[in-house]
Amino acid sequence: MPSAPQTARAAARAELTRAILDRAGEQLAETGPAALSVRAVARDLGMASSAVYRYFPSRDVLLTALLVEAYDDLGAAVEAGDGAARPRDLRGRWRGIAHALRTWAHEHPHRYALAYGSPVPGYAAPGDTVQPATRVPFALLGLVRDAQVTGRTPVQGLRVPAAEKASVARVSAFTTPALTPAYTVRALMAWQTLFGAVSLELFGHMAEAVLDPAAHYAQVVDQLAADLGLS
Amino acid sequence: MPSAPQTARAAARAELTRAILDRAGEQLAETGPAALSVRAVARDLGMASSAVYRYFPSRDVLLTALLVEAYDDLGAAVEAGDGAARPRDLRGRWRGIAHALRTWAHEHPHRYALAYGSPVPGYAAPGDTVQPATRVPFALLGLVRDAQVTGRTPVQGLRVPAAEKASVARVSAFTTPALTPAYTVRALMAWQTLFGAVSLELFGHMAEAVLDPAAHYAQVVDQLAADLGLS
DNA sequence: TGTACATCAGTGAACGCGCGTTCACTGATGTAC
DNA sequence: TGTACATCAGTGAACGCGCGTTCACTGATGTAC
Repeated sequence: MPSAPQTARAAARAELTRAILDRAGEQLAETGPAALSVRAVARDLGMASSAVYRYFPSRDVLLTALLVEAYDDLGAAVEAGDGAARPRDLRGRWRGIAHALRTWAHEHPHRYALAYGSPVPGYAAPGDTVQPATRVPFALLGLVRDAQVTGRTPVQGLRVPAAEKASVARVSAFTTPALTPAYTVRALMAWQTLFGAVSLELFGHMAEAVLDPAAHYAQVVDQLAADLGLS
Repeated sequence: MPSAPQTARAAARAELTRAILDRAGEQLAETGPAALSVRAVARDLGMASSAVYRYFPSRDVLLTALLVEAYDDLGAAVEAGDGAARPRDLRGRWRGIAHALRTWAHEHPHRYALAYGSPVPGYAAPGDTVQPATRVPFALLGLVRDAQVTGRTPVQGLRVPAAEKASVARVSAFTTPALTPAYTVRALMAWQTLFGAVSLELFGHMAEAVLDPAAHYAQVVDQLAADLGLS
């Protein structure tokens, strides 16, 4: 707790702000972001709907707060998964990251859908959401950089044409030292595969096909580790 | 045209059914599936909202029709992409499938979001949607089977433990002859990577990072072809 | 070919509901002297 | 320590809006004889 609220009023404000966010988060699970309702949140908290406007000036601001919180929460979980293995145990860190992502998504399916599902119509995420959204990709890039630094290489990396090198240059340059194009492409692919696997499972496209999604995900994660040259 | 409508009434009915579906599809693009409104569709077509109920008995049935149409439309596009290359040109067929998916998604972002984005809250897709939804995975599995039959193998395939073999057995057995576990896992991964790549791009998570999404996607597709042993 | 009847398409009013946001207000909490 | 004033939280009514669905109805289209 970096700064305790000085006054009773400030404490009450902090508490009610939390309660509104929590209740809105539950609403999300029941109705989806498009139907998130200020009035319903107020009703559930036993207050006048107009009172919520003392805390969030509009429905969109409330949605933004939920979105930022979701990105930060997932980012923290993934970073914790990364940090749970010894720094040199690259495959352990990769598994920690990948499984933290799936676990978090299953624990908070509505928050996951808010962040990574269809965009909410009529809502444009403001700049505040960009930074928290980068935590997951950054964890991944940090790991791949460590792999590269310790002399590993991606498996069976295709030649990367100049156009694609330029296209992903910004990603390559995010780490120090910069990633090779081949590693950048493999890292982006791994990122896409993880989110594809989690989204397809969570949104119900794998139920008919894969009987044990956890076992399957674990296999995918390990194969990706191999493709990234981590194992 | 397998069966021309016999009567003027039947012709009019077919025409208006189409008009409702088309207008509802445009609505989807403007407001998202959660806010799809029977009244708005009727208004745009210049008819009483109650008249729509002569064609679709409820909003959910209308949504289902849109969903089935989306799956079928995408399925047809992907099958066409598959068929555009010579049957033995496995990499060409793979590229055809993969790029048809991305192209279709970009041409119909709202239909893609309806099918592969967040589930619509309060709406459960009925059984009618299952069959059309299988067309894309089936095209992919058919291609991988052809690869296996002609003696190819996936690159750097990890050993597949018994639990995972059982988990994906239903997928493996979809083709004749059945796919090896290693090929089944690689096929599922390729499927997840494609949908992850398309979703992340379409839902705005790559804009900050990748400058030329088409070039990047092409590289991912080719790397997946290599991983599948197609090139 | 003509008539009687059945079917269907489309209307417009109504039911009952929920929404985001504003506004003037009351009463409690905090602050400066 | 006490008082005067400013700030803030919360209320309840209101505005203006849109929604899905039902129902009794009119008039056109189709069908059986």
